Amino acid sequence: MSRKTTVLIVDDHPLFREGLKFLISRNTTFDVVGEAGNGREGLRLAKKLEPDLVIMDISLPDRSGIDLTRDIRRLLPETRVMIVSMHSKIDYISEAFQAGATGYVVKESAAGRLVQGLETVSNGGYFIDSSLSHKVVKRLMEFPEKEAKITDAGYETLTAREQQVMRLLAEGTPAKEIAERLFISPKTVENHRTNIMSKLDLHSTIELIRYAARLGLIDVDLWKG
Amino acid sequence: MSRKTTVLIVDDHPLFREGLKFLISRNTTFDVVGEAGNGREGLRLAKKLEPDLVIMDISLPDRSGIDLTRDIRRLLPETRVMIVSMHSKIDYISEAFQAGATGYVVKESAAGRLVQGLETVSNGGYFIDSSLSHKVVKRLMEFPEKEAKITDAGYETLTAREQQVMRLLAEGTPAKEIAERLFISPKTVENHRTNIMSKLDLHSTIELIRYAARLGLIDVDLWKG
DNA sequence: CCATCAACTAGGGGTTTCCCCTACAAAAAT
DNA sequence: ATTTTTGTAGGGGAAACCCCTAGTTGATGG
Repeated sequence: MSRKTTVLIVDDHPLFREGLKFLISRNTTFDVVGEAGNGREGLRLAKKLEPDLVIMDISLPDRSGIDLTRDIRRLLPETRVMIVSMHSKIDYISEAFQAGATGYVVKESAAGRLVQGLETVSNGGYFIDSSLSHKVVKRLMEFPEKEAKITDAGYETLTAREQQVMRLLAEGTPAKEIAERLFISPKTVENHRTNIMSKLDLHSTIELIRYAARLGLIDVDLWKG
Repeated sequence: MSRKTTVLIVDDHPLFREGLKFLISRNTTFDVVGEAGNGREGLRLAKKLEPDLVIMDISLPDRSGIDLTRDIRRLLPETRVMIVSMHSKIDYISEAFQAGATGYVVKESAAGRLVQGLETVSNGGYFIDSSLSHKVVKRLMEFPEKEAKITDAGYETLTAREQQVMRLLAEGTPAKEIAERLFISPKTVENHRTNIMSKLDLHSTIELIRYAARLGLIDVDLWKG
């Protein structure tokens, strides 16, 4: 590394900033070039100094550090942001990364870990505090299994054309429109539907949607967005 | 740190193990105390050596490195496992952490990053390769907002009776059956439905189901079971 | 080579459900 | 006291659902 990594600290507690500066000073690769006690000043200094790294508190007096992160990342895509926060809620972490942060540590964590995280982040990596990672991992684990394989006994018995029609039906496409899209008669579409429902033992539109949802044929989760 | 971090390498490619050993040897804090080319041998050595850290490949000749990770973590809770894999699919990453791994890097990543990860993991932290982290963050962001509260602007405007009918409709209950349950005419039920759809600006059954699903009025996830 | 079968196509004709309209009595709000 | 809201009910058209027949194609098999 030819040059030191320039660091901007944004935190409303002067004492915390001092501690941070002392901590960082022990590592010769970092150079604290500025500090700010609120969001407005933070953004101003970021624009002026264009630091390699911003150490950001979430709760600032005038605005959210997450919002500020979003602005800084938009203005300075090369600048990495490490969130240092008291909050350990997973939603904050999600939001922070969503806003463009690439690191997140809690204030209670050990000093060494923060420095390690700063190194990781300044090298372009993501860093998640170990005391948080169980939450992250938990959420990763909780994440619904994607691509629940489309291998239902009944669905397999459908012909290719029938499956094609089925997908469109499940999405709520009217028969008439399906007919237009596939260049066939609406009546043929209805025949396909009849055959599909017969083969799968379904008796109404909603049952068909249920079936399709179970198979992951349609992405029900999209509805929740 | 009073003692070196002992490392066990489990990977079926001898050449890769050699490269890894060389890489690690340049860092004085690590000491490779054993290596294994398959899962069985890996488990045996782990039990015997009780290493601080295991570097684990996912694709082993006899079993999955993720399964092996699970076993090792169960036997030796103090031992950290770093996955080093060719696979970068998010599901693998989820599974790996679920199995008890605390680090995950891809084989294509830079050497320095691996060492950095090993340090993080051996210190009790979690490490996710930066080339992977965008996937992780993406998944974190995709994570569905929990319990989207049942207070949609439109739904509130429905009368009690209408909400009652709405729930039944959303469950796919035919109008006729709803009428029987509520001791009213099927035609009245249809009127309620019409009013509901009008108020909520819905224009088909599937839209009504979508709406209900979004509100959590019906538990779509139940369909998946 | 021809028979057969499965798949895709199209339609007839009926019942049921969906969707929009009007309408009226009772309750509630103004 | 009058207007609005709510719950009730039905008419009518469109779409969905369900039972058929039937022609064309392409693959399979005797």
